[in-house]
Amino acid sequence: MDTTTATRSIVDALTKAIVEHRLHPGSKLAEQKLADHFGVSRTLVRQALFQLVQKRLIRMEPARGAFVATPSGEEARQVFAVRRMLEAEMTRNFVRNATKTQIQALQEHVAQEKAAVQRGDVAGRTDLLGDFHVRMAELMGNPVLGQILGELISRCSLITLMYQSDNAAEHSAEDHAAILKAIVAKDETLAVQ
Amino acid sequence: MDTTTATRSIVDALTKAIVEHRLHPGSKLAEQKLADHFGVSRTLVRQALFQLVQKRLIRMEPARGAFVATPSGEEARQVFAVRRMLEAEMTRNFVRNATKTQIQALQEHVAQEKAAVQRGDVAGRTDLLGDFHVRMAELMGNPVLGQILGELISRCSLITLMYQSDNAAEHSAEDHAAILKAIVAKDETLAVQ
DNA sequence: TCTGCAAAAAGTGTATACAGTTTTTAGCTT
DNA sequence: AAGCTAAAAACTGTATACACTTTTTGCAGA
Repeated sequence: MDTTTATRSIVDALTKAIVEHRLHPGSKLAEQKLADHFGVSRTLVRQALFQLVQKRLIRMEPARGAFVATPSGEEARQVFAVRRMLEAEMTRNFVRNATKTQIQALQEHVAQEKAAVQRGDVAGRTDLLGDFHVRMAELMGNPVLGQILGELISRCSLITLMYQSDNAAEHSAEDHAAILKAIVAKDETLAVQ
Repeated sequence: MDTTTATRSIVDALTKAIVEHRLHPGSKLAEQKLADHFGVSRTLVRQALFQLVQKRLIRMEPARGAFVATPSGEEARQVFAVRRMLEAEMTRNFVRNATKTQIQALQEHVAQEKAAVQRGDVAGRTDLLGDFHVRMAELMGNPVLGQILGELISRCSLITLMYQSDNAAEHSAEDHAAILKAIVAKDETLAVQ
């Protein structure tokens, strides 16, 4: 297994654990424990941890170790603001240029969201809700945007579970449906809203 | 020196070298050579390289090593599109909410840009031009946005020097001046443009 | 019982060692 | 001289070793 893949899989596993809050904000990530858990040496765990620092999902304190991030309310506000900005501007562009096929693809996505919400599939629901805008980015032929949004979203997930109850999820699904209606109607300002 | 600082300084040095194209796209980054150059072990160099991969400034090929990134034209287009989107939406918000003091701070920045361009200070000019929007983000009370923009900009720098001649720099300074005029006039659409 | 302190344990930060892979080199054949 | 092959060198990927720091533990004294 090449390095990229090895550390990558650790990064992914930890990211997932944090986003799904199996690892709580503030909890310690001991290197040897993780190494044992993943069956590798501390070297690889360390590389993974550094990448997670860059993704702002954990923080490292000198000589004290790594901890799941605990973003401040202020930072939370900012991260959400950026996400909103990016999504707003993207939606604007999408409304202008979207083809029927692309709109249809999004409609299908929303349908999946609704299904997940209705059958109480929490994990799937969270994934799908986050993916809504990522999917939109890809449909616009801009996976780079999709990836950046994805990073923002995982950061948001961590924040959400710190500051918000999760009952907002059903609303999101409705919101996405509303956005789509506005897109179909070519109503730019409404969709952005 | 704590780890964060040690690898960080390597990351910063390499980032600077790449953005200022003292390291050309495609060139190999041998770990031992870098380790010798920075006077540390390969371990730390490696950590730095992984962070640069995440910043998309280099790529790593399994068992073959690290190379300065050579983004495709398609990717370049996408990165620029994201940057434009973010800056557009930010400018929109700025126009709406900017105070006089904030506008003044930006005007000062543009003045500095002009000075750098006129005295032929290439390095300073590049820094300042990139910082224009970062500064705006900070003035809006959103350093998170500033940081994300900063990352996008360093990525753009690498791309620019691959695909563009650098004579566009003088235009940028003029553009920023024009944006500011529009902001003063509260002309949202013009500023965004 | 609580506080303070010293020894021990655990943990981080960096360097080095080693196995496996790729690249280079040198020699041999045609 | 050009091309092929095998040995050597260089390099990457991972684990381990070791110094130093922080945390925990255990115990003596108040």
